[in-house]
Amino acid sequence: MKLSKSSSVLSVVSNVDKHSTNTNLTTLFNKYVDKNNVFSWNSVIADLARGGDSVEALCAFSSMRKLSLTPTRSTFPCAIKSCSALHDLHSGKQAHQQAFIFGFHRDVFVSSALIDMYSKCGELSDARKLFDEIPQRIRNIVSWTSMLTGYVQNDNAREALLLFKEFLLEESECGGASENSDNVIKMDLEESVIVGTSIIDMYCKCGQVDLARKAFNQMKEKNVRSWTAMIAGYGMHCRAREALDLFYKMIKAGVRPNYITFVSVLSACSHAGLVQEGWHWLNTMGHEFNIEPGVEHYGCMVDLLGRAGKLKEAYDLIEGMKVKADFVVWGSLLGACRIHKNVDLGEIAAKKLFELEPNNCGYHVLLSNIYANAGRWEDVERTRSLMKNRRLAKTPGFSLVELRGKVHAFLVGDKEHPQHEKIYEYLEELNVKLQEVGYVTDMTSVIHDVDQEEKEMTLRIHSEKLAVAFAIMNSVPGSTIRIIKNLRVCGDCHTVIRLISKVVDREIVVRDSKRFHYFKDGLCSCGDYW
DNA sequence: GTAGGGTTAG
Repeated sequence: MKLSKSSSVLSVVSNVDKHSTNTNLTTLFNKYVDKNNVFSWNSVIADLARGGDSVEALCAFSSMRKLSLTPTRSTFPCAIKSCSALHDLHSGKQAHQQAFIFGFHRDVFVSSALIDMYSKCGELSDARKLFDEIPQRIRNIVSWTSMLTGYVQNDNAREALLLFKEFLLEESECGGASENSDNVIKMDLEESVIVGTSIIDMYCKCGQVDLARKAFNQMKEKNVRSWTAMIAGYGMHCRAREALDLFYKMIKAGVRPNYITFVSVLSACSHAGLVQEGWHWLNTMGHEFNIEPGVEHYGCMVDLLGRAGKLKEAYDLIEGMKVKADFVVWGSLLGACRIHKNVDLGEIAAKKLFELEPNNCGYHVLLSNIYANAGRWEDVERTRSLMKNRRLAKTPGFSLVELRGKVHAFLVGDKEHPQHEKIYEYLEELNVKLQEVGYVTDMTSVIHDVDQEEKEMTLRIHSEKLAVAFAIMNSVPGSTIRIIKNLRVCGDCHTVIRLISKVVDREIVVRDSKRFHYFKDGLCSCGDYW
């Protein structure tokens, strides 16, 4: 029995007893023969939920209810957990209602499970309401973690950190810290692997890949996820050689790579243009490691071939795939068509993307850029009016830079920042210096058909340039500048920042939406390959 | 019986 994630399980299982052919369920029924015993049902539901058979777990829950057995408090956490796993809000609400009817909704296990369920279904305010309703004396580490994770998984890091501070405060008030006066938390081995892996990931995503490696080396116990996090970290920093070296080391150490490990390996290859290496792993992962390439692996391979300019090969790969191409696959091809200025394949990819993701404005912008680059202004206009008709707004680019513990944000063409006049003046100064070292404005990222001067103005105010100028003006000479940008850095900004690093003799690290660029002495770690 | 780490396109 396979259901799509969005379908509501509890409402479609009314005939489960007649139609269920599921072997797991049948086996479990045979194992727990007493159908009239609620504890038998609890065990069945728990076993299925723990084993990841969420649909079956909910079927069992539903069957049990139809026998008019009265659920106990332990019936609900597993049933609700299954709703979480399926992101099935409808069934989750039904389970919530029933827990309420039987008076178990105040149980801390039930409320923690409900917080998780509402969060996973994107209903954060409902989750928070439940969290706030848990009396302090019974609120435990799992309730806190469920709520924290809810914020994190819904991209609300700010709320997560605020809540974490609240947690620390409550801990110290309740004497949690006095028992651990050294603030030492005792972890078991499994917990330490989870924390270690998170630390690796955190350092990698903050641009400190060497600190990540240090943490990795210090971990006594590692598992496949720890290795994969480190491999992926090298990949996003364009250090493909180290990513692959670590991958070989991992195999040698007897750790079996999994599906995601291969995504990370192929992604590392694509950031460095290692076409041969990429083909090798795509072709051998199936028979050597028993992991058949899935849509994510093809996505990386299309990206790899596309960036390397092998657009036809990339397109042929998509056409020959056993799995259905998704938006990542077509998005990779479209991105490659922008880099290598291929209008025809770009149109094919865009057409697919408009079907798959009709509300994503990014693809319209990309296609429009491809047209602009080819001087096809009528097509540019057509694409832009299509966007307008569908009320799709271009995502505004912004950049963040941290200075003495405070984060400064810049929008495209920002005129809000208190120092914006000085910043623009300084950018003018820099521009003169850049032209002295041979810089010519790159126009390919401008989608409007306007005169030369206006084009240059449009480019000059991209948020990353503002952030870089601001950071240079306000930081100690020689210190490293770190920028975070929400979109990909454009070709012109990449060139400008590269040259700025030479002119002002600064290291500049830019993390764009997916990866890192290290600018130093007029060069970038990506070797201008991205 | 509840929670917690790694991946791909723009």
